[in-house]
Amino acid sequence: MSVTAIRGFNDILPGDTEAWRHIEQTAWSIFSAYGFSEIKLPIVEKTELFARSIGETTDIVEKEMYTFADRHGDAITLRPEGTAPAVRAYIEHKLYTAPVTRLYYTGPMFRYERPQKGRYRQFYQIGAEVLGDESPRADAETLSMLMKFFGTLKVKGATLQVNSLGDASCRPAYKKKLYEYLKEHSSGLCENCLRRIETNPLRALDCKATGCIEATRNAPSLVDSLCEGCATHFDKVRYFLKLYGIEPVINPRMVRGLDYYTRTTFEITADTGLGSQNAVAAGGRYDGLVSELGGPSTPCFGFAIGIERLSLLLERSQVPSSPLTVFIALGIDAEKKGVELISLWRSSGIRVVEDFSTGALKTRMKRADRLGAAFAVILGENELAEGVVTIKDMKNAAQETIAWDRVAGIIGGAGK
RNA sequence: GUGGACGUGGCUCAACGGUUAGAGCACUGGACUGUGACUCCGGGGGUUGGGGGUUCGAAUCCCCUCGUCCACCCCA
Repeated sequence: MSVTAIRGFNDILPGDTEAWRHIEQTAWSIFSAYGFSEIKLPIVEKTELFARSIGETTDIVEKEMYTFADRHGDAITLRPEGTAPAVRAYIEHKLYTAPVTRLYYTGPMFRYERPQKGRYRQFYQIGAEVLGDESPRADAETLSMLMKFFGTLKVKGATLQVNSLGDASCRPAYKKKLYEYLKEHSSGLCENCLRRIETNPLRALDCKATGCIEATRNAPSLVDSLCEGCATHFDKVRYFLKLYGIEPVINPRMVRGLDYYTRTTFEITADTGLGSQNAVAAGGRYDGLVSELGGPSTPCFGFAIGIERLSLLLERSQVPSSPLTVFIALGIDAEKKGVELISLWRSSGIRVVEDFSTGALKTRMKRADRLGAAFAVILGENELAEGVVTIKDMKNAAQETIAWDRVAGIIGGAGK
């Protein structure tokens, strides 16, 4: 066996890249209409950045990071998510001098997990962050932007689940309440959750083990334990979502896997046919992260979209594609003229390749067909003499003779 | 990280432990020297994922390993 790609690291091949491009372009045009600007971030960061922001006891930091020593012995990590680097850049470049900063980015993330369909070790996200806005309207508007994005891509069955995790003034108290409850009702808990009681009791709430679901059925509810500020914030987020015509599912048991979230958290699921890999976007508010990483106290809201999962949802028919034209020259004079004509057509936006082979026209037509040509353009001696070209529509076999300067118009017009 | 299913030409899949591992599609040459998709005839292409073992004999049974997929875990 020759050298292959590393497990969990995939090539995205032509045929799939069109859908990816469509997704990224759609995101770009919608996000930019909402005032977001793109930021390009490094793929590798100091390990410490992720350990401090995501949380030492999270699965990501405990067992999923690609961490190496570089040549100087410093611990560096392939980014497992985009928010921490974005926040790091925000602080490092003092972007907080602006009243609000809206950033988006796209690129690969890395997590050492067992690969499955829709879940890879290198996977791609589109992320967006609103930094410096505490208003619940920021949450709601950003969510509505996301829903609009999914709507534009015609994603079926996109549903929004939201929850509030509280903040520094109410979560610790709730955590304690839950901790005590779990201590008393620990009998049915799975092994994992028994450990979580100490490390991160909230996670027991969204454990899928039946014993844990039983045991936590009557556990104190997070939503009921929110402090005044968090409760109103959550109410307002829901109110404004309704204003945008969005009816979210309130899921008080949804707990995110990253420690920095406060108040609003959410997840958008769609019918991916992937079972547990049905989350195509998720995120929430992280009002404490910027200050924890050394910046000024800055309330933020952000999310990430999983491109692989999303691309599985797109029907091929709705991914725009531009038709390919294959040019066939018959004879050396036609070849010469072709050089000039093709360049002209390309300049007017026609996608054209020349078939450089020299066999029988039959064979070359067959090659054109296999190249996926929408049109074959033939320039032979006859055409050359008359200043025309023969255009064949490969779909319906219709064929006509067209003057050179009209070719781009005909093909370009038929393209859409 | 745990449990399971599966790896056979480029693709989809056949082949009871028993000749030279087959078929369809794809590829290629011809019928057909300016017209693809349809038809007909011919041709090439395999270390049966890799390694080891059992056996007179292994694609088939056993072990290891790599990979894909599924469930769990977790997440995008």
